[in-house]
Amino acid sequence: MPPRYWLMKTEPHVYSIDDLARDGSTGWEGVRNYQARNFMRDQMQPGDRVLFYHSSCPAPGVVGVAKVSRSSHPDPTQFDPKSPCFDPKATKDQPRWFMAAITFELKFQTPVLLDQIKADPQLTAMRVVQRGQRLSVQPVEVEHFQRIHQLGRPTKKKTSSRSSKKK
DNA sequence: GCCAACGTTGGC
DNA sequence: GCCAACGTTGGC
Repeated sequence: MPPRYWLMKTEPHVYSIDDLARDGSTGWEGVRNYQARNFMRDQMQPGDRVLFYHSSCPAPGVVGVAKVSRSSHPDPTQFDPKSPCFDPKATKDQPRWFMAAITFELKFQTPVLLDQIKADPQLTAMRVVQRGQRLSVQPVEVEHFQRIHQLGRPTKKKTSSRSSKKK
């Protein structure tokens, strides 16, 4: 099965791309929306690529790329009465919520901001810029993934050792 | 902090 | 199964 592409939202004050870079990998726990859960549970596979998106912050946008490193398994926070994500209707036999895990791949040199995505003719069809949509885990078309990647990591100018790099 | 757009809940 | 009330998301 070819890799799929996703966008996953997070509030950077809760968990940012720098947190992921530090941790290496993390479980994507706490998703409590059925549509988002279904995407993770039914379609996400190890090796899929993820656009890591910062929301509810001064400059919302895609800040890096991650890779799915573990396919879906029950989210343990649903069983924990002390967790804000506790779900009294979930049981170990019949878990209701599932999570995948992701691994850090890269942080963009320049974040691809929401405004930039909205303004880019190649990206106007992306789900994340459709009005009213708020899914925290959503599929992304490969062309859109590649375009975002291109915008976030502009090809470095070849600089020879004789160039004007200053200390 | 506001509020539009959704999603969920629960009475009927 | 309808739908009003309520809760959440997330840009602004």
